[in-house]
Amino acid sequence: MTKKISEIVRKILNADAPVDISIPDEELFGHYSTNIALRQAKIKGVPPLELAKEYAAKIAAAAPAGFFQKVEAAAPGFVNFWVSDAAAQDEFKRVAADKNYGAGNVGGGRTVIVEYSQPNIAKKMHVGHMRTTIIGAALANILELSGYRVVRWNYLGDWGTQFGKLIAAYKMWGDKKLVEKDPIEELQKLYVRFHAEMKTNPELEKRGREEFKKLEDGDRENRKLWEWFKKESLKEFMKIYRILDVDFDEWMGEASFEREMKATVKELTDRNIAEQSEGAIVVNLNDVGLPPALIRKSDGASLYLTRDIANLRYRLKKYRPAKILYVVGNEQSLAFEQLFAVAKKLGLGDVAELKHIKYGLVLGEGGKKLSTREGTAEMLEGLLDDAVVKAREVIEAKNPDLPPDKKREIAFVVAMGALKYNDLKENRTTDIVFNWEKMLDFSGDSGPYLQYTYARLKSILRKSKASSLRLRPGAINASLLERAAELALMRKLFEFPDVVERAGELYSTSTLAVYLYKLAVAANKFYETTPILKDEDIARRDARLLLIATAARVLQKGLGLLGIKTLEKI
RNA sequence: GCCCCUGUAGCUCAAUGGAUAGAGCAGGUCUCUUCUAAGGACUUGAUGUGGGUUCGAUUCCUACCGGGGGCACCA
Repeated sequence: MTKKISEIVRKILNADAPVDISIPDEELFGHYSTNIALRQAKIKGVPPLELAKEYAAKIAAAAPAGFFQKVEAAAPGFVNFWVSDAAAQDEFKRVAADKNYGAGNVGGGRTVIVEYSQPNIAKKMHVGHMRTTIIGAALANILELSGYRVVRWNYLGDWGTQFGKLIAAYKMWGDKKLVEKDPIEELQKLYVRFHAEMKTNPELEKRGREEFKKLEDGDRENRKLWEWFKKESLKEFMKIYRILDVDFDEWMGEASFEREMKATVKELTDRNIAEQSEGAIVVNLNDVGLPPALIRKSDGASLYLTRDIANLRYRLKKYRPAKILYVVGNEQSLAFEQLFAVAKKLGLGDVAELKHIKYGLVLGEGGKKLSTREGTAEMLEGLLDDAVVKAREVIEAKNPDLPPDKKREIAFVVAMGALKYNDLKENRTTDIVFNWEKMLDFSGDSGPYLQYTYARLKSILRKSKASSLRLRPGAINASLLERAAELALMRKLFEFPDVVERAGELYSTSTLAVYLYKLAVAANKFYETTPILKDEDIARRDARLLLIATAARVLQKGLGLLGIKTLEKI
C-alpha cells in the first residue's frame, strides 16, 4: 500500500525519485504520511507548510477517484493521507487472493550465502550458539522470500589448536569407555580440565599446539581421534537442530580447507601480501589501521584466518554469490575486519559483498562472558529441556483436559516459540544478559502470545464451518468491513510485504517480529470487539471470516520466517 | 592505550532524521452464564552529561562519564 501511494504521489508531483511514505503511529496524522514537502521546501525556497498545502491540494485533485478519503497538510510540513474505506477494502480483497503475499524481488534471484551456527566440535552448544543459529536461520528465510537464492552454510569449527588440546587431554586422562558412553559430556570435561590445569602447568599449552601440529601433518592416531570426536559431535548437533528446526545446505567446516593451507600461505607471500614476522607469517594491515593478521604460526600450523581465506575463495568460485553474510558474535569483529581487509588485498573485496552480521553476546547472570573453558556456560540442551517443562506446566494449569500427546506437542512448539521470539524480537547488537524468566515468559509480547492469537483465529474459522470455497475473495463483499478495528487490521496486513523487504535490507529480524506483534494486537482487538460467529448478517460474517483467515495466514507466514511454528489449538 | 558494541520507565526492550518517545514485565483498578482470560479495557512511570549539524536529533558528529567485548601464534 505504501508503494501504491508513493507511486500515485510521485506521478502527480512529477518527482523523479520514489516518494517516502511512512505510517504514523497515530491515525491523527493520517493512515500514511510523507515529508516530501519538508525536504523540498529548502530547495524551492518556499515555506514548508505552504508547499505541503500546495502538494496536498494537488494530490487530492489528481488522485484516482475515491482513493483518498482525505489529504491534508500538517505543520511543520507533512502531507497526510487517509485512504478511503473502499480503497482499503479493494486492497484487502487483492491481498486475500494473493497466494504469495509477502514475496518480493529485491534479490532478483541473486545468491546470498548465510553462514550461521558454526558450533565447535567436541563441545556442547551453549546458549550463545542459539543466537547465531536462530538469527541466521530467520535471515535466510527472510532473504529467500525477498527473492534471493539462499545458501545456508554451517561452517563447523572442526579444526584448530583446540583439537590439539583435546587430543592431548584425552591421551593423558581420557577413558575410552566413558567417552563412548557419553561422548560430548566427557570430551568437554577433558577440555575444561585441560584449561584448568594449564593455569598451573604452562607446558600443557605447548603440548596442545604440538598435538594439533601432528594432526595437521597427518598423524594417524590423532587423525582417528579427531574423526571420532567429529562424528559424535555431529550426532549431538543434529539433535539440537531437529529441536530448533533449522537446516543447512552446506556443512563444510574449517577442516575441509586444511589441504589448501599451504597454497593459501604461498599465494599471500608470493604476492607480497604476507611477510615473515617473529617466526610466523602475518599480513600487515597497518595501511588500514588494523593489527597484523596471523596466517601461519611459527610452528607451521595454520590458523582460522588462513582457513577462512581458502573458504572464501571456494565460496566465491562455487556459488558466485552477490553477498556473504557471516552471522557471528560481536566479539569477533576484529577477526572479520582482518578477513575482509586481506580479501581486499587479494582482490576479492568487490567480487561479493562481505558482511559481518554481528550480534551481542549472551552474558551470564553476573553480566560476564560465558565460557565453555571455564565451565560457566549455560548449556543449550538444558535450556531447551527446561523450556519444554515450563511450557508443560502452563498447559497443565490452563488446559488440563487436553490429551497427553497434544499437551506434549503444544508444550514443545510453545517453548520453542518463546525462546526464538524472545531472541529475534531484539535485533539490537546489545549484549543480552541471560535471563531464565524472561526467556521463558509466555505472556505479553512473546512468542506464545502470537501463537495464541493464531490459534484463536483458527478456532473461530473452525467453528464457523465455512468452506474455503465460500470464503474465496471473489465471493466476498468486503465493503461490509467498515468498523475501525476491521480497517485497522486490514491496514496492518498491507504492511507485510514492505516489512519483509525492510527486514531483509537491514538484516533485522526484530523489524519483522515487532510487526507481527502489532499485527497480533490488531487481530486481538478485532475479535475482542467484533462479533463474528454471532453476526446475523451472513454476508458480513463471511467477510469477517475472510479477514480472519487472511490475518491468520499472514501471521503464520511471518512466524514461519522466524522459524516459529503455529498450532491450531493451544 | 587503540578498536568494536552499548547507555531510553523500577526491570527487559521498540522507535527507515519527523509530529504527543511505543511495548512487555513488575505495581494499581476492572473484565470469564458471550467465538480459548497464554486474552481484553484503564492506570503510574523514561531518552547518561555537555557541545554541534538540521526546519526537526533517541537516531548523525564531537567531548566526557558508565557497561560489555576484543587487540599475533584460540576461534
